[in-house]
Amino acid sequence: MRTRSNSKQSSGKESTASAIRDVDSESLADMSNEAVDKLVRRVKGRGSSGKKKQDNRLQCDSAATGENGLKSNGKQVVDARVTWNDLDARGLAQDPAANDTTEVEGGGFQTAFQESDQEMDDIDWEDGSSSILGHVKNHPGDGIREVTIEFCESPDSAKRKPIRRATAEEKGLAELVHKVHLLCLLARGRIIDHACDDPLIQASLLSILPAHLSNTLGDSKLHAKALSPLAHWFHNNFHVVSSVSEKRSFHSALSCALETREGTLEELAALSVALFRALKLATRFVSILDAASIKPDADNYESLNQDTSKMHRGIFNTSTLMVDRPKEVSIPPKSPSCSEKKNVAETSSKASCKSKDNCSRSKKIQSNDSPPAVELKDNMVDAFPCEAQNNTSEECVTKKSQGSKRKGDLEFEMQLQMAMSATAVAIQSNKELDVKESNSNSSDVSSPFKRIRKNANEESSSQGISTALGSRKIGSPLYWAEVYCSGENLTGKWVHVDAVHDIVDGEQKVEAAADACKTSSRYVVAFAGLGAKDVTRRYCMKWYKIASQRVNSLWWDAVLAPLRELESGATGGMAHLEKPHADASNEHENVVASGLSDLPMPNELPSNVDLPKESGRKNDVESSGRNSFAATRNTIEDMELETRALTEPLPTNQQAYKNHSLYAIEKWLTKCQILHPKGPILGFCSGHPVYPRACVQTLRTKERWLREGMQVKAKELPAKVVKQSGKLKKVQFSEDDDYGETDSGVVELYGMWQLEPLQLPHAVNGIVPKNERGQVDVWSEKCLPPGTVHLRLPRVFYVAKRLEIDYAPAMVGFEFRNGRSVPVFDGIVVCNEFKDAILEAYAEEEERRDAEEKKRNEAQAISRWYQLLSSIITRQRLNNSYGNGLMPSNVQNTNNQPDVHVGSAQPPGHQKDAKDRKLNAPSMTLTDDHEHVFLVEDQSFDEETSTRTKRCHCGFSVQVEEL
DNA sequence: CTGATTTAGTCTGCTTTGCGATGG
DNA sequence: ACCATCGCTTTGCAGACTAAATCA
Repeated sequence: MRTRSNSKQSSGKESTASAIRDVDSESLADMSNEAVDKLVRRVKGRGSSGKKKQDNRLQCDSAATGENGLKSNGKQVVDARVTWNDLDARGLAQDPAANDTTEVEGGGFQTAFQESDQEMDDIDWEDGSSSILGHVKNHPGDGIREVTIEFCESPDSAKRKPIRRATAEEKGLAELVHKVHLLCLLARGRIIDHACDDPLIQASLLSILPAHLSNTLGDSKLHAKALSPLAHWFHNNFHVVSSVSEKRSFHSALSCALETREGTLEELAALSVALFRALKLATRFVSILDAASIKPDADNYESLNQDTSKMHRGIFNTSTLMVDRPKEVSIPPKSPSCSEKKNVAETSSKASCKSKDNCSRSKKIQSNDSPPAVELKDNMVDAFPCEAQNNTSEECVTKKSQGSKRKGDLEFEMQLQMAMSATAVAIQSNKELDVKESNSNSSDVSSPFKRIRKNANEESSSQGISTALGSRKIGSPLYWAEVYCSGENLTGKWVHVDAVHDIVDGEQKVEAAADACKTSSRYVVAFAGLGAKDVTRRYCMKWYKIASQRVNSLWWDAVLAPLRELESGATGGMAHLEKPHADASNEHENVVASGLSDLPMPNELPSNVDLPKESGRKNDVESSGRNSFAATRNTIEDMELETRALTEPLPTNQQAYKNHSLYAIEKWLTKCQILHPKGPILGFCSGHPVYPRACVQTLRTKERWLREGMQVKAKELPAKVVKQSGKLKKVQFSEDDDYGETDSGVVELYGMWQLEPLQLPHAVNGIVPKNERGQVDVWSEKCLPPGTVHLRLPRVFYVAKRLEIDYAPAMVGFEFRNGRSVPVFDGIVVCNEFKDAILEAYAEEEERRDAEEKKRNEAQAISRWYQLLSSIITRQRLNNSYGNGLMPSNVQNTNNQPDVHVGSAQPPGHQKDAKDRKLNAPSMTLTDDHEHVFLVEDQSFDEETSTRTKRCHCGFSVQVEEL
């Protein structure tokens, strides 16, 4: 690329652009325009991601520093560019579009793979500089007429240009998508939870569980420690594999996973839940609902931009990272993958490369990101060759034997998958159901170019999470179990058990691990008994970080409300009180118990399978006595979560206090907010005292409070005085000019504590108290003077006027019309005592009005009929007198002879038949000369519809509606 | 690298009580 | 001459909010 630029520059100097223009000026101009347009479009299309802007800046920088001897002279740089176009125009590169494609292919598929970052920048510069190209003019220098393109915009403005923010519509859409996604994930969670209750699966799990493990749980008080051996056993016996492409129900997938002892993270987590439930432990299936972002840009734009614009040049140098690992990816390129990633993933990647000595080791680290437990358990990996390679590619690394595709096929597959993942992001709203799986398998939609952050948390880094090198959300904890341990915490508590990763009671680690994998733990939901409960508080310590990413809590609570009931019923709640009804919430427990006890046990089952039978019975016995206990279990958990909500640690950064639900810093209050009372101080953040959010009061003007039906107490001084907006100031200044007062530019604000209920003057002697404009401002019912009533009826003022009752127009608000706000009136305000009289009179008046209107309408209708028929008659007369031979035959036929029905002056109703006949049955008159005669005795009259049917002896009939 | 601050762009909510021309 | 009706150009701006850029 660089050499091309150089040669272009030199050859450009030699070439005489004038000659080109002379020969082919049209095409050159066209081509230039086209090329510039195309590039501008491309740049515009790049969207607004930070990465992009960085690129653009780099481009500008490289232009400024002037690589290739173009010494920081914009013009020279541009010259090079233009002469290239000249060359192109001469056919060295057929057309501007061809430039693009050459660049893309060369840079993307081969060059980018081998060349350095610098050269990549070079390519970018070639692209980007055009985006800020302006008009074309002659270059004054060199005595050669060259085409020169100058910057008509400053680099700054060009840099800012791509910033585009989401519109309200996009935000709304994103929120909808988010909600739908959440619902789908909830549904998915319920499906999994239900599958975990399957008695066959539970029995099978028990059958393979060593006897000594099931016996360890005999204690009445269960401790978290007791679960460790189980988790350990599970971890050692079940292996995570990449997604199974087969489409099948989750239940059958679970069976399959059980049979093969390997499955997706989701399936294995479900199996662990089933195992615990089989052991009669109160167990929930817990999942992070990693829904699409509620903000429009977070996922969409980023992924879209990066996927679409970077795809062409970035696929192959990172494909091993990004794609859902076909089996033999990692076989040949060991060192290349290492060096390659150094380029791509920059420093952090380098660090991890360095830290690992042998290549196979580093390969393992890079090609995927193992969850913490996996790294911890490296030793065990050796012991169990195929296990603990939890993540997809890791698994694949070990399974080199599978298949052997040609490199081309492989690349094609990768490309296909990239395209599909990009598409999946683009139409996020359509992929809800698949998301969870894709997350669990490998959510590889994010760009590998994304700078990788180092682990935020030393805990996770010490455990060796490889921080989702080049991609995110891989290895993130998404599913686990919660087992209720009665022996914990005096009162008992739900204990986090991630058997897949062999972690017990690691609730504090979840957030860090998820963070490290760029998964937000916005929604952590526990499923049981087809119900669900939001337990995010247990796993999320920094609520303020996720609060804005969560959906409106009212909506979320409403969605979860029925599910919570089911859940609390299943994990031991009030629902047990109605046990005889066997409602849906505890039905599954019965199913489990009965299913297990009815299950014909194979002979080879270990002795421990007797346990469920017993405990099944015990469970039934217990359940009646468990009610009170179970109810408190839920309330205790609720209290625990609530306590966490109220005792969130103080954030360390100031901005977190801006919208924090618990704490506030005076600095971040808005103009209309104040601290009252100003205390207690809960702590300090960078020197600023932190107050409870409850101390923040909203201030309003007197007038504003009036609308709320409140008035400021006497002798209250404004709590805060702020400057008034310019527009108002002008108005007031003009009014106050004479006085020269200085206090006109301020607004006095009062707080809630300075108010009392509005006390308006009472209505006396049937007189409505009015304001200075002779009206009553009815912002709400509270604004009505005592003893008055608001009648919102149209034209009611007329009645009041007629009855000579005192009233005031009710102004209910303002609306903007013709550029100014005009008051909106709706009804009147009258004293209570006149209400009935007015309503009665109004009803009468309206009745009379309706009758009048009806009468008027009828009269109008008759008059219009008369006019119409008169005009027809006139027309006919004219035709008879002057229209012979000029009229179409069909009209002639009917009109030639004096028509007894129409021609004679008759009342409108009787004349209509002729018209109707003409309008309704033109074909009759068209075809023959027969003149219909409607005899009176052949007529019939329908009273209901007022329709008269007239019949001619020829069989023709016509219906006439009579008025 | 992180957090604070600045900058810039978008959205939302507040504002708040005609008037001249024309035709009947 | 008077009165009722019609149509007019249409907010426009401040501040909140958000995200990127920049600074420390």
